[in-house]
Amino acid sequence: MTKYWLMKSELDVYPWEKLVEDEQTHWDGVRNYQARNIMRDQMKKGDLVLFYHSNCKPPHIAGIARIVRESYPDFTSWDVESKYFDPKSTPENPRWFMVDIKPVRKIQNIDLPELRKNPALEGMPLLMKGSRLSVQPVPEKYFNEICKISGINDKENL
DNA sequence: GCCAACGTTGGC
DNA sequence: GCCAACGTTGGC
Repeated sequence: MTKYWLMKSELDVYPWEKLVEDEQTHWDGVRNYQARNIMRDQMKKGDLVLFYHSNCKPPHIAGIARIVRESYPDFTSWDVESKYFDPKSTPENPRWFMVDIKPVRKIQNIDLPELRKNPALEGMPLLMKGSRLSVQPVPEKYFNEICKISGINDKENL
């Protein structure tokens, strides 16, 4: 059963275009327990991901990606050279996890104000007040609406 | 740059 | 286990 997710990336840190260039990437640096638990416990190979650009004007959904590798320890957490270093995480007892994703399809950017204006998206976690999670679920009805906006008729064939 | 809304830390 | 202080996220 395919599930749907949204992952935020700061535009000037890791944009969609870089993901396309890399062809695949590991989603390192998540240091929030709720987001970690989602990656570690819930994300499955084949799940689809809305790739969201934050910290830009306006923030927007930029493309669709796919989970291609399920959770494994985030090795940057025990790399003292990494800005994501966490002394409490070790290879023997990893505290943080990540998944691998691949770009699937570029969609025309959907700006945050557009998302907010769309009545069909009311209740989408991204749009809830105080929502800060960088990795979050997207209930299917909202994912379907994003597909509709993007002219994707058959999401099974993405 | 501001600040609301969280999360985390650490003293008690 | 409470909660004040501090840190971070991320829209505006």
